Amino acid sequence: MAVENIAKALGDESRRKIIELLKEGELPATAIFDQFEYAAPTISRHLSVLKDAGLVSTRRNGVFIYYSLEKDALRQLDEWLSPFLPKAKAAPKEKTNSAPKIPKDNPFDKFQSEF
Amino acid sequence: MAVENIAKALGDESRRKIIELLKEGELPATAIFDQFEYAAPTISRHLSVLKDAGLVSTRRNGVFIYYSLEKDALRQLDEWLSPFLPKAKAAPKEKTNSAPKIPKDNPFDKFQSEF
DNA sequence: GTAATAATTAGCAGTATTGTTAAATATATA
DNA sequence: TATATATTTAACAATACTGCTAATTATTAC
Repeated sequence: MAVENIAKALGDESRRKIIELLKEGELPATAIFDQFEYAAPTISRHLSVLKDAGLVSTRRNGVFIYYSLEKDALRQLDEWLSPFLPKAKAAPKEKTNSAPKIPKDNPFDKFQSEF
Repeated sequence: MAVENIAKALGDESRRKIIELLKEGELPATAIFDQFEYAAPTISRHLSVLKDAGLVSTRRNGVFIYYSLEKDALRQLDEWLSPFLPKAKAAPKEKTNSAPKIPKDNPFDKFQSEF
């Protein structure tokens, strides 16, 4: 699934809470419903958004439908993020005032101000 | 800023593209506008969403307003993700009210099916 | 002062999202 | 078959989002 859909799905508090509930393992929809004040159909639709984004999968066991986390989707988002993040968190941000570095052939060079 | 706002801000293709444009360094708004087919005010509002989410910051230099990436915001999202991902290079961030720790006498245990 | 450029804000329309309740579907069991 | 439970789908209202154009603000140069 696209990173966009994954990020968008995570941009809702209820859906992030669902993801956290599923961290320890699969749960039937009912158990998830019970953790919210919202009506069941509301959460059901949140679950379907998560499923469409590839963040959860389902299996039926009798009358229950178990939801579980698809960590690969979270990993995809993490992989989109990682190129932006310095290797280790070893170097704490040092409030740099230095000019941002731009590659030599950067088409935006002309915009780099001189201070 | 909240992880929710960060995720929500990244859940839009134009905004993710802006983030990628800023990866190499700061850019004035005009340079960003030029990379899109959308009208400048549209992109301007996207920039303000990113700024509200803490993903970018600005500085004025003359008539230009330079936007730059705030990697700390991306790192916050990354830290929310890390505990879900196996090879956790996770920060030992143990911030209390984040993920609902499910205790050993897990109230959901009864939902764990036997296969 | 006026003019030019950079950027944001205001107001509006179309669409998407999120919540609701009621109805429908699927399964298990008496 | 009928009934009960689990879950989703349908239909709807309220709100949020995204795009546009036009107007406004900020800065620089003349």
